[in-house]
Amino acid sequence: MKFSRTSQRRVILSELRKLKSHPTADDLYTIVREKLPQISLGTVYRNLDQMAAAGIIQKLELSGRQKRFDGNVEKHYHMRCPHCGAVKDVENERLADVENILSDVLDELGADSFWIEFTGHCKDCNKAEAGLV
Amino acid sequence: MKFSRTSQRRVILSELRKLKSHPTADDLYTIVREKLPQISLGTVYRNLDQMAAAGIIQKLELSGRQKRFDGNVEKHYHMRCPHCGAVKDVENERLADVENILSDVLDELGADSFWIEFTGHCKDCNKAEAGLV
DNA sequence: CCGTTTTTAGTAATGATTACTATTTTTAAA
DNA sequence: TTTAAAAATAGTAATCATTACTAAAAACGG
Ligand SMILES: [Mn+2]
Ligand SMILES: [Mn+2]
Ligand SMILES: [Zn+2]
Ligand SMILES: [Zn+2]
Repeated sequence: MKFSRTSQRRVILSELRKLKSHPTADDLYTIVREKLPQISLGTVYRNLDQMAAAGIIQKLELSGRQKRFDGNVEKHYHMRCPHCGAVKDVENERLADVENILSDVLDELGADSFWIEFTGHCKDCNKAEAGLV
Repeated sequence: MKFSRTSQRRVILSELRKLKSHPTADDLYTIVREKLPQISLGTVYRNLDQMAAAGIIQKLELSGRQKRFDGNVEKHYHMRCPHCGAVKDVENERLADVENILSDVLDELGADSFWIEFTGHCKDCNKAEAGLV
């Protein structure tokens, strides 16, 4: 019930916070093993889930097969590339208006929360499709 | 490449169209087996995927473990109950405004599409939590 | 009909995640 | 510091949803 301070949890969190790539659990497993070669995949999953439940990190349940994790717990949005699967942060002033409207919609519906996600080709995949790479 | 007319496909589609519950593939498998006891789960998955690819039905890649299917191909939104997992259609006039803004946001981001989903307790689970059931 | 294409049932395989368990580590109190 | 309880771990097994494979059957188009 209470968090212990373990090297596993510390390294998982610090590696996640270094990344802007929204890694999956096994992406992190690969990265963390360079510091802690003995760590098990189950430990990575367990710690990520615990930290997400505690609000220390975010678990992104985007469409697609694997869940992704985000060290940035502020409310923000993501775009997934349908070609390579990359997930990028999205910024746009108008999203504040969307949030305001949806906040009213939540009240009217008696709903608790909303989720928005975008799909679109990332820079690299755009270049590739244009034959530039 | 071309669709053959099979009883399996016909029954899957007609049963899906009767439902407003956004069933999973195995929900439909259970239902369809009453008409076609020999059908296999793989056939249900394959036909649902094919029909979704052809735009005859919708595949909902909501967060959560299983994919769900919708006989209604019009653009509309859904709310998932975090307690029982039920998925219901959502209607609200203000969503048109959200769509308009997001359509501009798509252009500005160079994105292709957006997805919105809501979370909120359904009627039954609200009653249950209020101790009325 | 008849050769070709598509689909099927049944089963095996896959991939992501979760569960189990004996052992180790951490914690907090004595 | 010692120590008993609580939490976490590595390693492994199990689960769940989905996809892949395959030989046989059905649908198609002429
Ligand atoms: Mn992010
Ligand atoms: Mn619907
Ligand atoms: Zn890409
Ligand atoms: Zn409910």
